[in-house]
Amino acid sequence: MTSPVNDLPDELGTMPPSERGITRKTEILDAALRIIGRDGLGGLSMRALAAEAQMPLGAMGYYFRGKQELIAEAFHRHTQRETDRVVKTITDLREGLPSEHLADRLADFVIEGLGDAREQLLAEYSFLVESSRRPELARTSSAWQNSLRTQLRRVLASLGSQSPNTDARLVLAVLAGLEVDNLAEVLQPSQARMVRAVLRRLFLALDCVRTVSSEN
Amino acid sequence: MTSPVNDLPDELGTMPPSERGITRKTEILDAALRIIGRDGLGGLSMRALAAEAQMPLGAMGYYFRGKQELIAEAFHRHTQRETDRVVKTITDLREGLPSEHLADRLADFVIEGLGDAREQLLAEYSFLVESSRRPELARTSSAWQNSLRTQLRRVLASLGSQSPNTDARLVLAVLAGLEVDNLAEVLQPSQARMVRAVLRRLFLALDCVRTVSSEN
DNA sequence: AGACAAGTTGAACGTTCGTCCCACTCGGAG
DNA sequence: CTCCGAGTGGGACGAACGTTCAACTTGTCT
Repeated sequence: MTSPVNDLPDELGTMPPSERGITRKTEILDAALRIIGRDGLGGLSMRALAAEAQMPLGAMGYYFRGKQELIAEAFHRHTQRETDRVVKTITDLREGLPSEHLADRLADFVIEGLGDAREQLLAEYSFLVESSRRPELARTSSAWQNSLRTQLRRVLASLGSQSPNTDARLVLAVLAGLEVDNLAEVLQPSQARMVRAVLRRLFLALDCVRTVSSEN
Repeated sequence: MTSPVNDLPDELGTMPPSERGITRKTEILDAALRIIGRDGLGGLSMRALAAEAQMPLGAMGYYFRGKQELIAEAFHRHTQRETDRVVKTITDLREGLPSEHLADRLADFVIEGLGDAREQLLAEYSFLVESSRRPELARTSSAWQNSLRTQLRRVLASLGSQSPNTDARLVLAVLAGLEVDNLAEVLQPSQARMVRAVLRRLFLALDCVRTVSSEN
């Protein structure tokens, strides 16, 4: 009856849950993310989840109080994994680099999301739409976006941006918009080139503003 | 209010539907759009739809072959209504206008979508996510985006853009991204100001590129 | 008036859903 | 050894689901 494990950032002071319990719980969450990415939130049923995780149906009720809690925790886990990926990408290009390189790296990021990591991206937007109707998901969503913006603001500031906050929001909007506009259909090479062209165009324009206004 | 002609290919060789039949059908579709905007696609059930449209459950089965067909037609109707709204907005600012005005008009468009027309926007993104898994919806979705891009390309070309196609994609990406990034929470005045600032920043940068390169 | 098809309706079908429950396993502490 | 509670698993519950259907009403033409 009692909850078997606590939240993932577990306090070590109390009695730790068994290692197998945590493992099984995260396996369920990963299975949920696979289902949501493949079939959407509408395709996520407790039975389909049990089958995907190769566990009996009763285990779902044991590890999660209900479907809502499961979805919230799955979203939380998704943002954790994505944050790791973004941080790694950002730190790779931390030092002073031409903005063209940054544009191409961001294009790679979008293209990867629309290609190999397409299911994760679909899960992300499924969560996002759901967030607009459920405050607890909205908190996870805005925390995730704040994290992205903070990371990007630093990079843009080091590039010489005079309004790194606005620019970060602008760049993030372009990234999200490129994802959204290519979400419906599988990514063709021509559209991948277009993604690159749009981001190069954006950073060319931003560079231009910076250069001209610094001459004044 | 009611579309004069049924846009679907009339495969019924027997009889054209009566006027009342068309009216009721569109009433069902509008009720479906209200439900999807309020509760998402997951909240759309045949019974909830019948209640929202104030019709008996059997009528749903009479006017639509199944739930999938109903969703597809609702999406189609949504894009029709939105196309009308966009065309009207675009034609309002048809003639040569400062790009700052265009930025503010587009900001108004986004802010309106995130405010008063929030439910329609939520329905739109619900459809968009679903489009990634169902080809027939994807066709409607890409047709809608092509329409938007064509409209915007003309405006940007008249503003002196040298790459109106890329610029149109860039601007559309920013618009979609601003919507997505503010979808999770209700729009605060500070965020409305930020939307305006981001779009002004974008058009300032695009203007800058145009001006500088035309001096060469 | 009669007839026939389109339109309309409430009920019922079988399925699937989320949730709950209880018997069962099993390793470590008394 | 026994005991105990966390972990495990299968089944059953009521509710809600999409869909189907036969009976009924309405309007129109002969």
